[in-house]
Amino acid sequence: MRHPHTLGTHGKGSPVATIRDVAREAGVSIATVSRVFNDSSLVSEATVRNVREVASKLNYWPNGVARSLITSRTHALGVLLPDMYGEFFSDVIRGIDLAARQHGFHLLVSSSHADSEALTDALRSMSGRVDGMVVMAPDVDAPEAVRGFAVHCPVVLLNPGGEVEQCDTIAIANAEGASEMVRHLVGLGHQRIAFVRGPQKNLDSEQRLQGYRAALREAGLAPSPDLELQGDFTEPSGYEAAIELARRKDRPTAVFVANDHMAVGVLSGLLDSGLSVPNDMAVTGFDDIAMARYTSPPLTTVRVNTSLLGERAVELLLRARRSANPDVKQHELLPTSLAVRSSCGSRPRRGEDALRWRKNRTIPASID
Amino acid sequence: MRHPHTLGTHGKGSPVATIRDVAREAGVSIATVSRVFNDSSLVSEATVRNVREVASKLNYWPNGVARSLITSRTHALGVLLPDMYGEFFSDVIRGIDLAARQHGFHLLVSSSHADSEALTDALRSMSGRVDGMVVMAPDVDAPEAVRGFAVHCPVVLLNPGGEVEQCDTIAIANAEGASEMVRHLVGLGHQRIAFVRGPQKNLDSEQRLQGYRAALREAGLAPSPDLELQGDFTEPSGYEAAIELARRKDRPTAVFVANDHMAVGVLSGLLDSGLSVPNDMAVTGFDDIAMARYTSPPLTTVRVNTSLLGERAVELLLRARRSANPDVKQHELLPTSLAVRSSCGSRPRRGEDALRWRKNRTIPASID
DNA sequence: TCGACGGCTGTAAACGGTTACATCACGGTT
DNA sequence: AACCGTGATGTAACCGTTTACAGCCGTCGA
Repeated sequence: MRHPHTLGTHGKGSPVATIRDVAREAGVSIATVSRVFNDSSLVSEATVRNVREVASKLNYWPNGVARSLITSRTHALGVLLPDMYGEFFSDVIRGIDLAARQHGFHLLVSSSHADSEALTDALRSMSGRVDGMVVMAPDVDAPEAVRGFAVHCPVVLLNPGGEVEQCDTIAIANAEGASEMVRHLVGLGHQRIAFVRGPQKNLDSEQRLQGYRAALREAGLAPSPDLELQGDFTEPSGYEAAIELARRKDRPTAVFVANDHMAVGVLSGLLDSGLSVPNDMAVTGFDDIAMARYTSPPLTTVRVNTSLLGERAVELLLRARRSANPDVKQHELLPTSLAVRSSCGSRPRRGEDALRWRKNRTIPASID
Repeated sequence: MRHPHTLGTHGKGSPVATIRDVAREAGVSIATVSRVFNDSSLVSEATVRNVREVASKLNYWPNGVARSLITSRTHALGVLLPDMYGEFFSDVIRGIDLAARQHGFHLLVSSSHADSEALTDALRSMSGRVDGMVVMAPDVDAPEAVRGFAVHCPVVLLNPGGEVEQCDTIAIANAEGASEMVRHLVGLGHQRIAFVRGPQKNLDSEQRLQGYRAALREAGLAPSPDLELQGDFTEPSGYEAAIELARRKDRPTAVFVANDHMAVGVLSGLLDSGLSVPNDMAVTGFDDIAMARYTSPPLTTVRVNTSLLGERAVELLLRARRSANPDVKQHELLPTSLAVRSSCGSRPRRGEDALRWRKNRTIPASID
């Protein structure tokens, strides 16, 4: 169970001062020192000064682990992600970090949980080290792994992909966003709209596909397997899909790609096939990663406020304990919106995106 | 010192089973249970089975905090970053995460340390919770804050910006990389090369500036304040600098921008000023963020293997304890290389970048 | 028959804090 | 003078583990 590579004890250098050292040096009991460091009002002014002075001389600071053991508070939130690649996950983390910091919490991060077993391991190894956990595992059966864990420790599941009773959840409005995008394309006159899927078992991808199909049907267009290409959320897989599409005789006039990374690959693939976007084919993506504004042409996509996803997760976690009845679980849906740029052939909306900071400027401002 | 918003104890739901519960239920002592969970060879086959069974029935897993307290090992590494924005930092984290996971470590992350005091606070609050720390604080006097801390706990400082004795360090070859880029521009025939700086106190920016000046002098060109524009590493500040440059009568023929984010802004600014890149002005950046390949024209830049920076940091941390003499501190320099694309006017090198995966494919592709 | 030994298991002392409760000094009531 | 409340401090139990050490029991060699 133990891992072979471990660090030695702290004791290698000069040993860390403990509460006892401070107490001895200051001529008080350890309870008094503890009280000083907990801002207890019970300590006299003079004693506080004395203890603080001795403590800073000895370079003392209360040991967090010992504190946690007795208080059963860690001031840390666990974050379990499938991996660390791509802007999407770093945006989620940024949101989580932002909210956590506001409440004085650290983040205990662990990524790359390929299967359900790895996830369980990670959950267990964080056991007792955190006050709550944010779990995102779009590829595996997360609810299963989380079950039996959420009783001890508040958990919020990101994108659970179904009904979950055991814990709070936040889902991205994948189907709704995808439908909206398809309606937009239909509105522009497209009748043959292809879709490039993500990995087989990925829930986001699946939901986006469902939304795509639903909107087609709504518009009186029949979904067809011919129009649904397999991808895996990576840029190269988008490139391949584009090559495949370009070579068809009954080419679709638009392609909706299940995420922006693949959409970037699709743009390259169409370019290399000698097709022009959006004239020969409209291309749209999903996620609105930062890069989407810089492709040529700029990518029309479904905007997801990714960092908000992280923020909400933390809020839910913290609210879980404050609430009167922690047994009623919250289930949120994170709405999406359309980021219309030129890759779909429609005129970008005014004041869109990065262009915003180029207008109305007098002073240097920060990017939002 | 305590933060007002805290989570409740774990005990809200069903209380977590402890080692004592398992011991009682299994009819053995807590020592035996402990031995089972530490894979001790001293326990009989039958007892192991029994204990494991009872444990899984009770949903028991050893409490990490209690373990840490007695073993003084946390299996966690602290990560202190200035903030979470941008690809640069998320790449660093990815590298750290990668290496940490390989060695069975978690990451305790905390970001946004504006000043030296905030940094000290963060260091302290991680005190005892981690086996080592990676600290990156390009804007503040990190060595100062870290001093007196590195004695207890191994610390590696990223980009210290000077000689540091107290702890291991890894620096990016900022000056060298900047010089190389300037030499490249000079080699293309440029004589008037402007520079857009980062924030005043930022060490990376300062070192890149020094490298720029040194290379100019080497080439027999005099550095001039007129050619050095102030930016703050954000895209808008690059945009402004570009507007400023475009409007000059004795316009430089090339501009070297202290980071890629600003360079993206510079490209927009020049475009909006009616100048064409690289014909009217060559533009180059620093960092080689993912987006650099997708700007138009694709950005020539100094490539930094950012995630390697994080990986090396972890290696150093772990090696510190294995080494015979932990008192000798390591100081590494992370080399850079040129990523030549078209924004500088020279022909991109063969097999460059993303294009790589388009080659050696069965599918018709290549553009060059 | 006895002692030594080896394989398992239990007892209890840490680890570094927090906190309920006991204690104590002191000034003000009665 | 006895009593009491109050504010400052000390004592000790406790949090959930690990691990040194002691103990027990059966086996084996002398």
